[in-house]
Amino acid sequence: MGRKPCCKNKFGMMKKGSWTIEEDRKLTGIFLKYGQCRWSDVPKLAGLWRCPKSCRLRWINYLRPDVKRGPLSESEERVVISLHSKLGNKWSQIASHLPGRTDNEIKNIWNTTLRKKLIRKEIDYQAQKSFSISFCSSDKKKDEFADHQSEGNSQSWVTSSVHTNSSRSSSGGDSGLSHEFQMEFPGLDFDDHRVVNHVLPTSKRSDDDQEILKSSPNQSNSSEYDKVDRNSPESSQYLSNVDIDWDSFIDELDQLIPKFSLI
DNA sequence: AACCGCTGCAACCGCCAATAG
DNA sequence: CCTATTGGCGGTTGCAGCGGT
Repeated sequence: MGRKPCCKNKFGMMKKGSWTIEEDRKLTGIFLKYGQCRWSDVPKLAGLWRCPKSCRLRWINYLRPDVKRGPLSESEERVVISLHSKLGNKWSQIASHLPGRTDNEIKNIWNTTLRKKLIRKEIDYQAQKSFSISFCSSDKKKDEFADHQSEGNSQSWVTSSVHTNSSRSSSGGDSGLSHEFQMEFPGLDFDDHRVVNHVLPTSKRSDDDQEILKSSPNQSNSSEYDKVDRNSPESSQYLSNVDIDWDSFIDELDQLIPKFSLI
């Protein structure tokens, strides 16, 4: 489509474009008759003027009996997002975790629906981040913190806040954040080392963060985040404090400031 | 009704690794 | 070991359908 053809036979061009019902029937017939065979033989056996790659793609992405069609379920979306964060654009590997889904389908869904959803969430997050920073300086925050403290979840709330402000890949290091939070929350010990060592995963540390760790020789150089066995039940609470759940966080802030509305 | 822009998706392309000869 | 072939993967394109004006 719009590019030079990749396949020719001795008579000239192979057929391109959308597959017809008749072509689908011929291709399916080959698999019913012979089972899996060499893709290079398929067009000839099926009597199709298509290149082997085209046949393979049509079979894998559309005709294969176990192909699941339709939109992704919520759980499937979560799996895709989670795996993409770990694997990147390894669509075939991601698809292998979703029975009936193809790499092409996952790729399409990611490039259309999911990426937009995440961009929207990022916008939400940036708005939240700006709000959070200005919020730090208000007296009202101290009151809200006191409420959280009395409910016994102040550490979690502050850790979330620190992590929010520490997710700064685009804005560079800011070792003043711990100071800012310590000033705001005098009841908690949040020096730079603790912020870096206990909150930031190793992969998110900047050079400045590494220097902070070096300056505290008695401390391990690996993050508590990285030490957690994520499969253990005990880890879920810890990780929930570190891997911020945006929906919960936004809900939390919505409760704090009812007038604050998200984009 | 006609046009236009947007979206979703099927299909193509080039590249690369594995395998065969 | 070298070369050709094959299969698989990820990026990209173009079309069809839909909604808004």
